[in-house]
Amino acid sequence: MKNTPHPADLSAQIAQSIRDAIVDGRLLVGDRLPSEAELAEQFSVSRPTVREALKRLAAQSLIRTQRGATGGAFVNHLSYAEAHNQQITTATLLLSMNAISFDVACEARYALERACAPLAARRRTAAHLKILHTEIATQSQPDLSDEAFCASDVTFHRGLVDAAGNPVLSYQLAGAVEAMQPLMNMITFTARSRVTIIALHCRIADALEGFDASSADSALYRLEEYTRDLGRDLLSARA
Amino acid sequence: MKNTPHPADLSAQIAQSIRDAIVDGRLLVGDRLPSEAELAEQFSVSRPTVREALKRLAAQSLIRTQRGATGGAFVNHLSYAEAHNQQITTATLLLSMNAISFDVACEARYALERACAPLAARRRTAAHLKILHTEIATQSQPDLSDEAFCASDVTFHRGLVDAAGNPVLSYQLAGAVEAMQPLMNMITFTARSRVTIIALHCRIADALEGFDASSADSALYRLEEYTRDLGRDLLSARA
DNA sequence: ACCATAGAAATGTCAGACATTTAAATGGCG
DNA sequence: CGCCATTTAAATGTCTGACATTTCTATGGT
Repeated sequence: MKNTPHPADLSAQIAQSIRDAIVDGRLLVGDRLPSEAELAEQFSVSRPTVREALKRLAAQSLIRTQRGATGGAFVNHLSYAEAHNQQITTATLLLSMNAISFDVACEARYALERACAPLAARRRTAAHLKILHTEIATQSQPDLSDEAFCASDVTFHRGLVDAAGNPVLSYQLAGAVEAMQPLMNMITFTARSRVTIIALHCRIADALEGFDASSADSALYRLEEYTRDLGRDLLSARA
Repeated sequence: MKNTPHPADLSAQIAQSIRDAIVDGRLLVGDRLPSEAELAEQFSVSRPTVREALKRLAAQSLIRTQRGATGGAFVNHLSYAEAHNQQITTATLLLSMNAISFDVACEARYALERACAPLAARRRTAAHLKILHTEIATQSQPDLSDEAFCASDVTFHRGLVDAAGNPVLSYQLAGAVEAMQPLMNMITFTARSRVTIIALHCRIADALEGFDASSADSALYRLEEYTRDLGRDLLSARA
């Protein structure tokens, strides 16, 4: 796919070589890599070069290192939490660097959320409902800052996603929702708009409580419309 | 969120410090970072330590480096393609390392795909339809290997996602779909199952051609059911 | 005015040393 | 014999200094 007219750095080559070994299973989770000195000899490079390669892999959570006698670099078990963090970092930067319009981001976010609404309506537990109601209560506090309101909003929607009971979906979506928070934070939430949003959150929570997928979907649709209206107002107010 | 009982490596701290500067806008796309020697002095560490930090950031595509007189480390413009690649790497490893059941992965994938089907039905262009029909033709070749069939399947579904005309959605979903390919590759596609899948692909393409969102959705639902049946057969055949 | 060449600045790489952490081997003592 | 403190070894973490390589810039000659 990508030519290497100027062959990449040695550390990048070595990192790729080890990455390949992990991806196609020659190195399994928990396996210990050779020591830095051994790797340096194997690849015929110096130890600092090997270290740079290892740091690259560590940055992707592919390996973890331990110091001490039985230490070394180990193939990491990539947890949902770690994958999730990487997803957020990448998605946040992608959004902030590519002049994504509020509309496009909003559309993507709610399309994804509506995708898991039917599952959530089927599988939600009492614990999930409790989270939603707690956040609704938080959002109803009149002296809440805009940032705190947004943060609670993220938690609410993450609760909705988690209610779908599919960790793969949660990982994908929570990243998308959280990455949008900086964009959402630009909005000033008036008292009136908060009331509208909270009312829709209530409709969503009620729909889930009643296992009513279509009602949850329509509430999400209304919330999407309303959020995009707020974004439009923000833009026109600036002009 | 995460305690640091043993403070992290210096290189990790420095990487985080620079990452923060990029994320909250103190460093903008295209900006040049100070030279390695200057960074070393600023952070009171040695050059190799700074270099390890920079390699971490490079591994996340946050920066790119150039050699030569006007060279240095520059804040990278994170393109969709780069973000997409990272997404695939992470998602693939996550799926391979966490014993994700075929059912869960399948459910997530089709939930996401169905999320963009309505958008695709509204916005698909002739170019999108052409991609879908091309892949259907490829899949109809009787002497196609299972791997090639899967690859064409991925391209087909990616075309479907792209037809939604939302780059954020494309980035999120294409990663999820491609990450599932290794799981799909375990399936042996009999001639009969191929016929069924291709028929459903045709229904999807026709639905998009006719701007018929609900028909596309039901076809996707059937395809999900069928795919999960194939996965179940695979498991039972092993027992 | 143009081209070749030398210089400067930056990253890329290497070698060797020392510091620190950690677990295991060792030894003494009850 | 068994338990605890100590030593030892192996590994990563960090530093210093040097040299190689790449690439732009400025200088100089024709």
